[in-house]
Amino acid sequence: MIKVSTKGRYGLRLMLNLASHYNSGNKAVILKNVAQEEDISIRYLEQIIIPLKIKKLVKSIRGAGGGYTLARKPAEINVCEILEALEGTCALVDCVEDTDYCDRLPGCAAYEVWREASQLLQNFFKKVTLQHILDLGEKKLQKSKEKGKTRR
Amino acid sequence: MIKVSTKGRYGLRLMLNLASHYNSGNKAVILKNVAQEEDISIRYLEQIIIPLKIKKLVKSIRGAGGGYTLARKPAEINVCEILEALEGTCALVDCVEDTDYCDRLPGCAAYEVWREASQLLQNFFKKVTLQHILDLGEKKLQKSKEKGKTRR
DNA sequence: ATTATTCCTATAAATTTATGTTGAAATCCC
DNA sequence: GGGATTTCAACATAAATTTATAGGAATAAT
Repeated sequence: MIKVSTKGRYGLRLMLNLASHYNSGNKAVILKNVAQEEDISIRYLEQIIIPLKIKKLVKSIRGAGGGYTLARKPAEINVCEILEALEGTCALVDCVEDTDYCDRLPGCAAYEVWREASQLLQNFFKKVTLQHILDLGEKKLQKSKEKGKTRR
Repeated sequence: MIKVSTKGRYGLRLMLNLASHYNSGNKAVILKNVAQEEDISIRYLEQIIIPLKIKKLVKSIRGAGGGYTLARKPAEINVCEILEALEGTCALVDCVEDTDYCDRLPGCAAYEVWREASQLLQNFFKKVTLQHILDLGEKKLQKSKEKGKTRR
């Protein structure tokens, strides 16, 4: 419960992969390579990228030599946008975004908990951009090199 | 994505229902009534309550005149425990709790994001007890009475 | 005995996850 | 220019998981 769906997880990794190429020339990245690098089925990636394209987070170039690129700089795309594109909202329950979703809402005590938690998460995800995550990954890689092969 | 499952949502409401009766004598509550009050299938509630019983969050009394009660005071049961009982963990991705879940972890930048977000959520849910939510609900009810029927 | 309740197991329905098949657009190469 | 190749695009189907319903057995009270 309260698990990020595969679409969310794969979608973020897809975006991170595009982001890592963005800084080195922004040449179009083909899904075949992303699929190999991230070990995700290319067919599934093709489906996942559709909403990202619709929400204008990525641009596509068809045909040979084509592929996908980020539509904006990695520093200008945050995780919340990505999750929203992939699911419509990044709230923990539907009634937080759509107050007509359930008519028990006025007397629902549980709602308050989900709303606060959703707010907390959303604020966090809005602050984190793809660039932030790239930097984090860089640092992580450095650290693991220092420590050598042993990993706690 | 990142939606609370029905088990989590129904499970919390079930526990809140038991909690609201706990303070008025802690008489056993029968699932049939919970089902009616919360408008959830009794058959489904029967399944949902099993892990809550296993984790010793509720006690059951079989036979006529039986039912369920909270095993502890509402102030001593927090939301995190409930969610963990219902799913095993209250992390956003499996790799946060089980580092062997995925062998990409060492180089995975996305992991850091999910880990931080999970921590944030977990801390929040640990702080919120059933009693807190009951109090919140009480306050909400008062407010809605003051305002009359109109609801923003 | 009868009734009310939890408990256990099976199965059906819906949704999410993943694969397969074919078509369309752009480039490459002859 | 035109066929071959590469890539995205669209649609269909299969597999797995979650959500929900169903039937009856076990237990205890009346």
